[in-house]
Amino acid sequence: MSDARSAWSEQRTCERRERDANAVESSFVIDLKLLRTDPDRIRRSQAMRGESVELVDELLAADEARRSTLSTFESLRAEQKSIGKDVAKAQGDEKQQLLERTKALAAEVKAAQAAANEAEARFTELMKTVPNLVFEDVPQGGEDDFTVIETHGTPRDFAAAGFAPKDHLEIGEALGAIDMDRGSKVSGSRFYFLTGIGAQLEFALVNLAMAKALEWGFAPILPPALVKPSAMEGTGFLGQAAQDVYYLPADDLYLVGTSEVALAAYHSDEILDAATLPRHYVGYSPCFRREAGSYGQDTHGIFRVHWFDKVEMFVYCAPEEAVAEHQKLLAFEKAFLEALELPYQVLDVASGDLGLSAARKYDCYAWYPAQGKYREVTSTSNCTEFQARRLNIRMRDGDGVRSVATLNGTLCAIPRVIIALLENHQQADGSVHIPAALQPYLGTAVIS
RNA sequence: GGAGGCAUCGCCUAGUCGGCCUAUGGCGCCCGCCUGCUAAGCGGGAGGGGAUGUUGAAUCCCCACGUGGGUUCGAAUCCCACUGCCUCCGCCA
Repeated sequence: MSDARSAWSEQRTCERRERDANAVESSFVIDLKLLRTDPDRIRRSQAMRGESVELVDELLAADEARRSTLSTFESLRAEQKSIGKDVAKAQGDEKQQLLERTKALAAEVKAAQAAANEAEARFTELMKTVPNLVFEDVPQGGEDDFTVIETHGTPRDFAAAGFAPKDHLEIGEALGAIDMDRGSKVSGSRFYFLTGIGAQLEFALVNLAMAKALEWGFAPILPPALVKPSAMEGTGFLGQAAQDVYYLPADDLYLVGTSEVALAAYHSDEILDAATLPRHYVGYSPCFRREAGSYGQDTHGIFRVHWFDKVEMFVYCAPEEAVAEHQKLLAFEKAFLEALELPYQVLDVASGDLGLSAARKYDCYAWYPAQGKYREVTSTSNCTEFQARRLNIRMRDGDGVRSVATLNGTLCAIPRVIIALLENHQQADGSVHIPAALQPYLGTAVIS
C-alpha cells in the first residue's frame, strides 16, 4: 500500500467530530491565556506588524466585562435552578411564595443572560480582528524589509548568449501558448486562455508537482473552490484581505483565492488523533483573486491575474512540530524550483508584510529575465494555532485535547511558473528548452 | 425545486403528553487494581466556560440532547424558524 493510501485509510478510522457549540463560540484567535498572562507579548507583535497596540487594552477590558457579566448570570441562574427544584416538591402556600419569588428572578436571569451574551459577542468580535502573533525573530518592517536568506542558481547571461530575452507574453503568443486578447474579450482584464502547448504545460506541471508530492508522502485532494463564509473567516481571509475576495451573494459563498481555505476547513470541528499527525495534504484547485489593491500593477501578461490554478501543500501538526514542518515545506518548494532549473532566492518576509494568520512566512522569488528581477513564485506560511482555533481543529494526545498547528505552502502556481520557464529557458530562435524533470510529463525536450 | 422522515456522549442507544434527567445502558478508548501471561472482572476517566486556588492537587458553579428563538417558576421533552442527513419525485453534467 502506498503512503498516500495508508494515510487515507488511517485518517478515515481516526476522525473525530466535535459538535459542541460552546467550543466553537469560544475558539479564539489568539491564546486567551496569553492575553491575560502576557499581554505585552501581544503588544509587541502588534507593534511589529504595524497594527494597533491599544487593541490589547480594549481586549482586556472586553474580557473583564465578559467575565463579570457571565458571573452575574451564572449565580442568578444557579439560584433559579435551585428554587425550581423546591417548587416541584412544595405544596400550597409555600409553593405560591416560591413561585412569586422565582417569577421575578426569571426576568433577571433573562436580562443577565442577554448582557452576558452581548459582552461575549463584543469580545469575540474584537478577538477576531487580532492577527496571529509574529515570531519575534522575523525581520521587522514593511514590504521591502524582508531578509534574503538564500540564493540558488545564477541568472542566465543573455548578453553572452548573444540575444536579448523576450518577455513571457511575446514568447507565449508566438508559441500559441497564451492568448491574452481573447481572455480579455471573454472575461475582461487579467484573464487569459492557455492554449495548445500552454495548456499541455499546465497539465505537465501539475502532474510533475503531484508526482513529487506523492513521493514526499502527501495525500492528494481536489478541494471545492467555493466555500462558506465560516471557512473563509476561519482561514483569515475576511479581515483586511476581504476586498480581494470574490463573493457570490445569491448563494452566500466565496470563491477561494487558494486551496488552503478548503484544505484548512476540511478538518474543521474535528478532533484528530495525535497518532495521525502530522498530516500532509496536497491540493489542486483554481484560485480567484480580485486584485482590488493592485490597479495598474503587473498589468502585462499572466503574472497577476484574476484566475489561475495552483498546487498547494497543507500540513496539520502538533504545535511543537510546526517550525520543523515549515522548514520541510520550504525544502519541498526549493526542490521543485530546482527541478525546473530556475534561479531563485528565499526570503524571510518582514513582520509588516505577513498575512493575518501567519507567524512567519518564507517566499521564494524566482528570477524573471524580462523584468530583470526576482519576483514571488511560492509562499509558505506557518499559521501556528491561529487557523485551528478559528476553525476548531484540535488533537487528542497524552496532554488531553488542544489546538493543532496548520501550515501551507505553494508547490506550483501555474502562471508564474510558466512565465519563469518561458523566460529563463528561451532560446535565441524563439524555442523554449524544457527541464529534464518536466520532459517526461510534457513529452518533449523543447517547445517551438 | 416538491413531499416525507430523522437529529441524545467517539459509535450504538434509553428517555419525548414538562420537575424523580445530577441524561440510561452497551461497545470501543485511556488510567489504575487484580491476575504466571492474556482474556475476564472491579474501580475511575474522557466537552466548553467561570470562580476560589494550585503549579501540573482540589472544590464549587454555569453551559452543552443539531443551531437559534419562544412558551413556562422550570424544557432533551411543548411551539416556531433555520441547518444538516436520509428516502421518494422532478431537473441535470
